[in-house]
Amino acid sequence: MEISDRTGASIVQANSSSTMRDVAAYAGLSPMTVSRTLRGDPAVSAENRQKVLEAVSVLGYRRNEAARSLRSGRSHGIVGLVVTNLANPFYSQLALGVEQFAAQHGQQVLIGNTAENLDRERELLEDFASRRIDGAVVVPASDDHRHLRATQAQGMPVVLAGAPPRRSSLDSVLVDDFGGAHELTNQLIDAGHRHIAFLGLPTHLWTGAERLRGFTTAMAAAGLDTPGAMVDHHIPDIATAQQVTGELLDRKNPPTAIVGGNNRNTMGAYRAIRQRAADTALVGFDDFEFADLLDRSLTVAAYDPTELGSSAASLLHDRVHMTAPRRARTISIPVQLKHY
Amino acid sequence: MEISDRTGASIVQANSSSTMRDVAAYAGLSPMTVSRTLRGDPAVSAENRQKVLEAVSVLGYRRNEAARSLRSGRSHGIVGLVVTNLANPFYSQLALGVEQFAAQHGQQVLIGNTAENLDRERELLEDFASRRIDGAVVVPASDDHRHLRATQAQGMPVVLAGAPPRRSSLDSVLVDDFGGAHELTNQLIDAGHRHIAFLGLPTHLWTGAERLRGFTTAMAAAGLDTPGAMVDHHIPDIATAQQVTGELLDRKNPPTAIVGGNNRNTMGAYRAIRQRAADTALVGFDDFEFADLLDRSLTVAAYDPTELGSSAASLLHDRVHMTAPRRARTISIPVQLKHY
DNA sequence: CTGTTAGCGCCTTCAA
DNA sequence: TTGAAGGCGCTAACAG
Repeated sequence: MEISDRTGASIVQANSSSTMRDVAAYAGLSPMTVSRTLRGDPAVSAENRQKVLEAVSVLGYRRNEAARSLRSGRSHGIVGLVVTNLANPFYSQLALGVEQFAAQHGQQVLIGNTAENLDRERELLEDFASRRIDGAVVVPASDDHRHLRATQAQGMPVVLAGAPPRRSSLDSVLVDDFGGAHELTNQLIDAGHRHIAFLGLPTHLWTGAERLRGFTTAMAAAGLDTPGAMVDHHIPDIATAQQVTGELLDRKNPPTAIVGGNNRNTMGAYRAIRQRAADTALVGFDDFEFADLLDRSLTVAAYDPTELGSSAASLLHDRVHMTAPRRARTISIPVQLKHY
Repeated sequence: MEISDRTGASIVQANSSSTMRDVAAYAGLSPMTVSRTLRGDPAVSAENRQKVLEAVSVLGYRRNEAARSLRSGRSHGIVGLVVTNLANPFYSQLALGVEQFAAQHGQQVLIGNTAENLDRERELLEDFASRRIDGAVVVPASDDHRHLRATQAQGMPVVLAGAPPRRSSLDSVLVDDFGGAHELTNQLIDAGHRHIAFLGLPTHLWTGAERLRGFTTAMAAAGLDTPGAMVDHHIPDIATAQQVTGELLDRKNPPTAIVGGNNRNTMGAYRAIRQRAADTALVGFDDFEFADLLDRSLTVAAYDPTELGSSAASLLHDRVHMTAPRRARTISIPVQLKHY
């Protein structure tokens, strides 16, 4: 009686809100046989399997993942991704890497943007945890990782992307920021430059600190000075980079070469150099589209953000499926110079 | 007895796998009071509310969303987003728009990338539906929308972004591709150009067809010809656009101006023009970063992809929360010319 | 204001 | 190979 009500008697309409009971009733079998068939359990006769599949097809039935994961305890294939700025091509490529890995493993990606706001980051992780997702890849908004550590301790693994763990032992994927900046600087030194300026990033973030260290280390190794007047690391945007470079170039003793700490700073420097028709040499961290269209040569330290994402997803996958406790791992993404 | 087992007696350890029963036991109350407190139901005494909140805090308890949505039938704030290429800044900005709207409404975003593969698009929608999410914003990979219509018919609303519905009545957000191309072309005509080439997109996609129509309509209105030799719409990438433009410019009677159908085509055209040091005028659809750094003036038809995303999310939100059936709606995103 | 009962859709366990 | 019973964590509906 009830069953015929639920299936709507002969009214066969595709509807995603039908249940296994409906499918079972339509096929004249028990819900368990439907469940087994849909899980690919071999302990179902070919005949019944056929009946089930047809009923599923006719009714447009889709198994309810919420109920599934509730009963089985496990999450069913959702990984979280928290980035600081999705509109930045760097992070969207990283997101693509995570998505590609996830897709290959039958997982979906739940994405959140923090706009570098730590509270929002905490909020997102809280929410992710309440959805019992498998784990999350996080590009941290700050070097405060306490909530990330806590989240992992409560059973939801966290992998850091682009920053090393602080006071915690989380898996992480890092870029060789030091090596890249070191190589960029060495190229200028090898070309004979002695008076080199550096347009850096805020050094309270690991990336900024490492790139600065790469620069100063290379300079020191060549016996060159890095006076404070030639190093800046409070540059928020392209316009500021342009202005700072302008001031450098307008000095009595301007630098003959400039290292951009990221592509925004490099672009700002390029504008200032071009504006003055100076022949200052320019190199910079991060590749960018159309770098080859500029009207002078440029060397950039490039790496693949998509690889960063897929590596992070891979570490996360390993940790989610590990059987025994495992120590934190770190993967380093190589950086190579590209000459335009 | 069982309860004291579950709470681990006096062993109070933060653990996201604790349940309302555990919280209730710790607070000496019933699970219902915990549930009511956590939902913000006013029918809880201040005293008990306090007890509950403290127990939650001590136990590190987090409500299980899967169980919640299973019981209440409704999904709890997940919207899907399907794009064709997340690495394209255009779509990542669109994604940001969706994310921002979702965040303001307490929702999360489940993202999927199709790489313009229709099967993958179908697969993603199947999966989304089985997770009973609220609905999805889709940038369609083709003009086959049957599965999208079916998905909406089965109770999961779909909003199209960047393409109008085909043989279906879905909500959609469109860009004024016709108007933008029309204006771009008119600017060249007003500047005295009579021999204008168009580097278009595949016309089986709505955007490609509309931009071509904008071009030909403007030309026709000025009494100008648009011979097939001056119109191309099989250009897959920048290199091809460069080659095609090169062939145009090397003719006996080359165009004096070119309209790029998107930023890739515009960039390819720019390279060919620059290579030949030609003074061909250039305009194009889509803004792009560093367009101002090119060594000649350029006009682009620009619009805000983030707005496209947030508008789509808004339409979806309305449809998810509508009470009575509502006709399909379309929002048009304005396009404006920017001169570099 | 608080608690009891029942069941969302599925899957684990056990019995046939 | 199949089915019946029971419960995952939560909350609607109904008592008190």
